[in-house]
Amino acid sequence: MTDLGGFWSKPSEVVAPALLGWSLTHVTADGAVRVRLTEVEAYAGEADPASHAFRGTTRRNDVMFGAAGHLYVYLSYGMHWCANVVVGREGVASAVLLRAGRVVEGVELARSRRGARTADRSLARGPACLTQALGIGREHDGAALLGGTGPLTLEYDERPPAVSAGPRVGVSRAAGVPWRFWVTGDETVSAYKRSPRAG
DNA sequence: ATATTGATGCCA
DNA sequence: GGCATCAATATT
Repeated sequence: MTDLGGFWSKPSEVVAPALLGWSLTHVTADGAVRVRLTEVEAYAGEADPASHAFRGTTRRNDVMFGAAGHLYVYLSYGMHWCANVVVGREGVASAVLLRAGRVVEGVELARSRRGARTADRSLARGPACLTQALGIGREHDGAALLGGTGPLTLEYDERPPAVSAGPRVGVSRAAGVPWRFWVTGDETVSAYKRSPRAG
């Protein structure tokens, strides 16, 4: 992994759209699953009321304040794991939520994790589906993605044909900030749902 | 539309 | 300690 001129230390809303077309691979004893990202959201930490880090550092969001290129995993609604890539400078909380992707390797392994009747396009369609398909859980919180030393690897795959931007999903505050980015027209992008509180 | 599910954070 | 909140999904 090259440095790309401080790419990872840039603000999350700059890194987020550039991550589309990258892939995240998880290698386990069962094999490898690789997901090419098709949908992400940027979260900016203390300046962003929608961010977990809005109120400063806590035990849960600790890794958001850490070095870029690590995984921040949290439990959503008491049942789903969601994964973020930490970006920005150390000490500044910012992260990119991985919302959806296309399984490009290990489709059958991913299907065994998601259920035998799951259609290909739905294997990693939605943030919790994506972590399920990859087999990511709390044990991966804080895992390094760029060193090539652990089971998880984030790498450049291919540039998407076109990228769209819009408001983030399910966010009640700052609902007008267009920090959701997705590959235009891709069938693996999750259905848009505005927050019920967004007015 | 609604049930599910549990860690977290804030107030006491 | 107790209670409201939550970057969601699956099912009706």
